[in-house]
Amino acid sequence: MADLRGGDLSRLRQLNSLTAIRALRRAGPLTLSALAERTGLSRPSMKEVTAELMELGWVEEVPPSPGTMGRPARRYRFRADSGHLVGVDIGGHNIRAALSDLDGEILAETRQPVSPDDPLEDRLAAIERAVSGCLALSRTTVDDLWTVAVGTIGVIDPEGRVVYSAAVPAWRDLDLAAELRRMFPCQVLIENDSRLAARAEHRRGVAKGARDVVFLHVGRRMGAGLIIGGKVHRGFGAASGEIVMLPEARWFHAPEHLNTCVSVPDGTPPEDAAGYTLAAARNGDPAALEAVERYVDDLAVGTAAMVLILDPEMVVLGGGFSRSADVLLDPLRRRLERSCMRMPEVRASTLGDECVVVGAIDYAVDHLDDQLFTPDSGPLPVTR
Amino acid sequence: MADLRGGDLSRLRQLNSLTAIRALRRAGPLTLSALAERTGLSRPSMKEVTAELMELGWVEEVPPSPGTMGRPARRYRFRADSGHLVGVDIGGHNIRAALSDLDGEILAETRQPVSPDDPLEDRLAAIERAVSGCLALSRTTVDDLWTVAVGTIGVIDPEGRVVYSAAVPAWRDLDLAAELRRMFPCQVLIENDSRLAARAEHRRGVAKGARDVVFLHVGRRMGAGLIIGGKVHRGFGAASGEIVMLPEARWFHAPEHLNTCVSVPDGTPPEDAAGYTLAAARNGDPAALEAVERYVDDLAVGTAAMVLILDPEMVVLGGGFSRSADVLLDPLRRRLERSCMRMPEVRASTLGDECVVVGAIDYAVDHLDDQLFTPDSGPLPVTR
DNA sequence: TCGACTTACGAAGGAGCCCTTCATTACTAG
DNA sequence: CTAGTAATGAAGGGCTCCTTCGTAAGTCGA
Repeated sequence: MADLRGGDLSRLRQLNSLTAIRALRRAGPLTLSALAERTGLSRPSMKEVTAELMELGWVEEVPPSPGTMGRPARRYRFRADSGHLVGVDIGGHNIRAALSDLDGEILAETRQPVSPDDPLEDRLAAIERAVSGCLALSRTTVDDLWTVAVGTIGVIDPEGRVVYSAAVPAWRDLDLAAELRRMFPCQVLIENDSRLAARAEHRRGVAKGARDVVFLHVGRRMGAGLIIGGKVHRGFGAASGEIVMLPEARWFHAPEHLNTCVSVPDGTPPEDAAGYTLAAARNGDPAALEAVERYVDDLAVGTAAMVLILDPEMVVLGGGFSRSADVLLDPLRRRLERSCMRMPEVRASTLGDECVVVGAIDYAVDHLDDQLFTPDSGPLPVTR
Repeated sequence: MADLRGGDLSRLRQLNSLTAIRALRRAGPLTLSALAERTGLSRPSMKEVTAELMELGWVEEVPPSPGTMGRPARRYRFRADSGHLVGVDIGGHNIRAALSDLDGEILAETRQPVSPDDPLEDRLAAIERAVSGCLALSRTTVDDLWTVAVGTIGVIDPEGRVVYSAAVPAWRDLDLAAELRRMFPCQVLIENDSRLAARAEHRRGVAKGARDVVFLHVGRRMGAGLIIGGKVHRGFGAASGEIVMLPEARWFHAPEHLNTCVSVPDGTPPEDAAGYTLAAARNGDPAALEAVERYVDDLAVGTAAMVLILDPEMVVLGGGFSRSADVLLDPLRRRLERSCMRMPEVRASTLGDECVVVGAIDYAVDHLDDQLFTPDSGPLPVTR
């Protein structure tokens, strides 16, 4: 709770530097006066702060904006291009990668199809291909990368080792962090994909600004990500959100209702069955509608558990099936209304399939922020 | 997430004052040097801070401790006696009250038996009697009270209105905060009892210092309190922890296994039946042991849901039945080991029946801290 | 009882950070 | 070209913190 460390003058300056960087990251190029006003500091102080940040390479000057009254003010911006971040979504059937600048602005994206049964080497090679594709698209090199953040299904321990993965056999017990560190000469972060998706939805999606959010990551596999107190909740062993493991919560087998619907034509590849059922339900197919009902019945049990336990502001339906949110949302709301103490908002994800990659980028950005913004290590690191 | 306000010199001083108060509250009387060391400030600076705090009445000098080498250092302490706090536990069958100083040190306690069927006026009168009993015991008056914090079963909305109460019929839809404010001319706080118990266990009980804790409030009624990120989690509508409302979690009817055990002699008052069963189980009575098994089976389902969702560091078994933790803990651990991804520590409450009152006191202390320690309102208020 | 030792006190001087103020500079509008 | 506007840069002052040093008030041992 309490750190008992008092403040120093230099800490004050640090704090103000960080505040300035934040303001610049948030609002693009700013003049000294604008910065001063936003941060509440005086202009001369702001000037010193800015000079220091320029010295350190975090901030650079841009040409003044023309056409204004009076003497043109110098403008400064955060050097988002002094490095790059990569986010990777390692799914069962696809590996997606995205490259962004230090502000999280996405500059390139790629996708590599894989199969759940691929041997380990093939998967790792696909990751490398996906990332180098991004690098090529944006004409950067691997040396420009500051951070690679990876999201994957399964439970990842705090050190980046895969503890459990039902979906990808080759994944189990893999020291994924070590493999990736071998691949990329920069910081590597690993996180559960549902938590990344929740993060993305909270930073730039439908749950922006909400304090407590339950994110349902529904697709061929089920998962959940929690935002509590405005922060992603990982849990003590990084295993939060695994309600799917509890039989009574009825999540594990829930997708089968969609897969085994009689409306699905014979010969449909198994990975497309659920999508077919959902589409059929949208068109009013009675058997499909009934399958969706049964699916939502199950989905609602685990969801109600989370809602009753956490009393969140909002429940976000995301993941592969959220494309069919129009079919799922209303039944889900009806079920939840029956069991919940206080009904939360129930909304569909706005990021869709991208949510995990985007969340990985956001994770990298946040991690960078943490490094910048809690510099117990002393002054800001020099970049250039 | 980010407040974009830069720091001022005065803010630095404020921060240091607050740090000093914290250190004093935590570690009792301290000398200037000790304070300086703890806070990282220099002694001269600490001296100025202390002088200011004495001026404002927050801190006072105590006689130096004798028998030390060198010149005796002046010692200072937080003036915990400049006001008093009251905690109240409104249960179905008992109303407990405790009075403490501003540090949360308990000075007096009282108890008033009530019945769940008592009319509203009787209950409110009992509350008043319990509190004035404390005041009399500690020779204080109601004017000395800074805060009254109340814990009660049921769901309380953020404004202090009782939304739902299965246990106490007269409680429903009551504006409890308003009633209590009429009774006590000071700040009144209302909170769910399970959350208060969790708070107590986290501040001074078995879960001290843990970051994420699931507190099981088991007794004739079931409840849960969550500590997430070192803070009590209330939820958006102050309705967190209500897993008991979910039939699939099997909490609601769980205590019946203990009440209906065949070993309980006829004529045992219903409120003592569970206690009898637990005692019999401790003595090896087979029917009682079986009832306990069934009880724990149910208890474990809801608990596993919370553990899987949150991945806490620790599960604390508290509430009335925690007196029989020796009978319950091992079976509970065995059940949880089967269903949990990562097994948390499972421990018994150390505060027992007192946990809610104590938690109420702690809530009042924390609330005071918040007022002191986030003084956006400006300088510290003067006391005296 | 007295000196040596230990530890805290209090005052002085200095550095860092922020603020306000004001003359100066650069650009636009007419 | 002049008036008006708005940013710039430098000077001066206040607050908070730090280090340093001589002084004060105890304990310990002879």
